[in-house]
Amino acid sequence: MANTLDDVVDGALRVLDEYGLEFCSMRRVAGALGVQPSALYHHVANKQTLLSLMAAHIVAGVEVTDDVAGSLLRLRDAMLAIRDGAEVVATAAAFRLDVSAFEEALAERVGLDVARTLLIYVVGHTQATQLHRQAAAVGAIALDPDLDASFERGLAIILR
Amino acid sequence: MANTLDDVVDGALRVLDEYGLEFCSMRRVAGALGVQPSALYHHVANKQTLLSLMAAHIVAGVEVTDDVAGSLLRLRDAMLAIRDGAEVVATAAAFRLDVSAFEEALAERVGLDVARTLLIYVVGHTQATQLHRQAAAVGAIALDPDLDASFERGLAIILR
DNA sequence: GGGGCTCCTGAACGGTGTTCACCTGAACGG
DNA sequence: CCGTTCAGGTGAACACCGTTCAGGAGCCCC
Repeated sequence: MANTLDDVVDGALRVLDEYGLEFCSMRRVAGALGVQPSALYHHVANKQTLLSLMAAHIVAGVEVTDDVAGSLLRLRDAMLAIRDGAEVVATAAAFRLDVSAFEEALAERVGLDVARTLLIYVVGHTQATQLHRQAAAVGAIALDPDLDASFERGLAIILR
Repeated sequence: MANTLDDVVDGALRVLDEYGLEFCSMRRVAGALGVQPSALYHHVANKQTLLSLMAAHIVAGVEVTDDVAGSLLRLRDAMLAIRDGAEVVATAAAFRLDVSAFEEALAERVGLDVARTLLIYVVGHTQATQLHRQAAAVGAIALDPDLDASFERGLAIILR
């Protein structure tokens, strides 16, 4: 019955995926766990911390292999797999901290400067992609079918 | 006496620079203009629109010349010149719209794919830089003196 | 002098993150 | 078996937030 920190993060990710970042409030997360909002503060110091943990959970499990481009495609997929995932990862000040393991592994293969440039690009492009797709889904704009290819061309430019 | 749209955007930018994005509320902007919060909605449909206008104002005036790297350094400086400027530019969905003039001018010189890659990188790196500097200013972390050089190395990697 | 327009007021609505004193129930050592 | 400890949760409150809405001034123009 008692919730653990993992339960809270999982619940928050479910709320995120269902309602989007804008409506991912502490109250809603608490509601999804059948608990009062104040109970969350037993597991987490504040909302920002929760968001960082969510970001870490999103990028966790993506492993860096010698296929650098492939690894970055998987990172992109992991962020696209959950609603507003890229924004959460980008926003979390943790961007620096959570992805640091990823950055390190990447740096071993391509050097630190290229690794950093790649990560900034991947997160930025994926965030723009997710935003664009959401706007298209609402009918605000026409869906650009070139997004995936565009991503890979940018990757190729940096890896050149 | 009567405020214009420009007054509102200017006031909002002053509040942003003084208090940061987190505390740049409609109520505070209204207060800075000596006006009720509801008065703002005469000039602007909602807060998101105001943020887009602020982003546009931040990047306006940065012109693209044949010195591509220099142009991007100026873009970076323009965002760094105001507190949380990079985040405002990055967040504004307008990123696509406001910077489109910049992107076009850039694309004429380096091609569309490189231009897009560059813009994502410049905004992303600058955002990380601004976040890092703010954390360092508060004493949360040690200031990395390599940020400016790191930016230029990343630029060189893409422009290679 | 009346109509229309711009700008603004003041109050309200339904949210938000966060804090606080207090309660519950299970685990554990004496 | 009792007392303590402690993680987890309650419920109310605080100080905000973005946004809406009916209405009221002041001005220009016909």
